[in-house]
Amino acid sequence: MYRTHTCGELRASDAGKKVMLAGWVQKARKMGGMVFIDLRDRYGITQLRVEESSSPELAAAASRLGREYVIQAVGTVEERESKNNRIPTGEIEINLSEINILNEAQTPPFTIEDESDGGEELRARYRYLDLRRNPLKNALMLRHRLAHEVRNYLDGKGFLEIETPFLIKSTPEGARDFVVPSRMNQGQFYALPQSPQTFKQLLMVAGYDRYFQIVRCFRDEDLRADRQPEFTQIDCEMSFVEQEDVLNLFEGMMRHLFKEVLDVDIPNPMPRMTWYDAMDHYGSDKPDIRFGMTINDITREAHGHDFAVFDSCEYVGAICIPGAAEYTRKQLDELTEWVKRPQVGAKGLVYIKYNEDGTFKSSIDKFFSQEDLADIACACQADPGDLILALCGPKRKAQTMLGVLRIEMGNRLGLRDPHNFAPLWVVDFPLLEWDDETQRFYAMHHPFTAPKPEHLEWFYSDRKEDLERVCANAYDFVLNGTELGGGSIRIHEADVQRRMFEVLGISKEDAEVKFGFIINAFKFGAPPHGGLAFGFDRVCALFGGQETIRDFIAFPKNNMGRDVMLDAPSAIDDTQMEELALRSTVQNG
RNA sequence: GGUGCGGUAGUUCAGUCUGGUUAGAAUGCCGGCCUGUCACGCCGGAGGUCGCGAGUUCGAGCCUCGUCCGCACCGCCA
Repeated sequence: MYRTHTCGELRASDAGKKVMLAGWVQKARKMGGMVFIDLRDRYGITQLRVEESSSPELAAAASRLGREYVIQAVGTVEERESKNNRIPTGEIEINLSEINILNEAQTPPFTIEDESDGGEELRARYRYLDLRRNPLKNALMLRHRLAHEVRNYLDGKGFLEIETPFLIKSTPEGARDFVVPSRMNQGQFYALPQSPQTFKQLLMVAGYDRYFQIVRCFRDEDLRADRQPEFTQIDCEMSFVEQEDVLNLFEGMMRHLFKEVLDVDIPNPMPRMTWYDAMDHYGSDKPDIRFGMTINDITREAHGHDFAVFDSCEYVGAICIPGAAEYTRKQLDELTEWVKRPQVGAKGLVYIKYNEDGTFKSSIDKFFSQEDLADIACACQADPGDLILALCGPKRKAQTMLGVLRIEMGNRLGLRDPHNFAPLWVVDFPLLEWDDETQRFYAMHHPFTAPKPEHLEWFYSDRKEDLERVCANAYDFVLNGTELGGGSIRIHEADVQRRMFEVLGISKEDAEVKFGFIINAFKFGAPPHGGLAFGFDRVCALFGGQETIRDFIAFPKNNMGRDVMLDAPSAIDDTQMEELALRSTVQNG
């Protein structure tokens, strides 16, 4: 037996007990005739004490211990002379009678502490050491807890967790596939799933009317702080449901997670917003509704004042920054430069200060009278003391830029508290998205998303304007400006699916090759169905108050998609290449 | 594919704009002292291919070009 207790559980009431602990040496403090050792395991830290006067050999052994040595400690629990109220075990210590070194350790390349001195790359290379630190341990514990509560909730609602394959067929639409060469079928490749989308729909055909899976998905695209090439989805699908049923059930799941894991109550019912409202008022399809400063359409007020910049634009929009009328010229210039950065892409920024005395001062005073400016202020519901920031352009582009500016101002004004949670559903997405470059429509969600029944007439129309205004029974779950999940009601009728492929410019033959298996399956009695998927890593990160998902994944990839601990990906040897019928392309140049 | 920032003791960084004797700090590490520490304290010590390669120069951590690596972002992510 290695231990009778963990390093996190002993209290004053345990005083007098003879105990055995095992763990890692966090730190040894040598005080001459006395040595204190902080012993750490997953559960906490317990202080060990050795006195030279009572046991010289033990004190000598203790002073030889290095950081991160793995030891077994035997001794008696005693109440401390001077307590430490910063740790739960701070009222006791172990008076040692025996130390056994189970394993020595090299000095770690960075400190194993909450605020480590190690840089990101170094910690990634020694991920197993980084994972000893509390912030990472807590992140993984939070992840476990969330996964557990997801299963609890969905099991309670009659869902079955069913696994789907990882070695599947490559489908060209959407993200790039990771591909796996087949040895037994030379020259052919599996693809790793971007999501189990088609399989869960096949499960619906098979009659498993409530399915879920916490499942790894793979996309061969560039990484971001919130994007990894392999990531985890909470993937769900239901039969005999309408959008309302799906929204209610998963709203319930999120409410359950917030309550059980964070003890946070979220609004019931959760707010909903159409995609069009989100774009018009927040300039984003994932609005952060923790704060106001919404976008106002001031095109009518702005046009017709001989200000060519505004007059030449389809749309003029503005956001109102409460109490910011005192911004200096320097601050406004800096903001203007900020929106002109390529990442935002605005050509310029117009400001209107609504002074406390009711007068206006703006960068467009030459063209707009005080009354004209008052009209704009009115359209923005501005109060004296506010600052109005306006820009113009093509409608959606200008709105998007204002949305980016809004988020930036929210950050600067400290309105985006990560521990304040404002979830909402964004609904009524357009079904299709026109791409100017390729001159064709793309499915905004995926080609199995159903048009709203009341829009079927437009869906079968040949006019571009009609097709553009077809809405889908599609929905996103948005939290604090992050898309955490999304889904839709699917097409289950053959002719609607046929029309979808037609609209997307996918020929009957192509559809047969790419999606034949699902089209066939749907001929054998597909129930009406729909579902959604949550980005589990992002759920974890947001619940943990972080923006980057990396710390919520035990072994993540770096910016280049590399595992710097394993040094993967890497070359494979010639034998493997031959078996897989993969010839090196670098022979003889 | 693109943009920005960064790479200097084990580690985190300063030094680079304005080239000039022996490249500093903190922390960690090693040794010594210390019986109530818990960010212990005090004294001493070791520790450097300034990412790599070329160039400019009497002289390069510092300037130029190239290259590799890291992070953030844009494109991309149905």
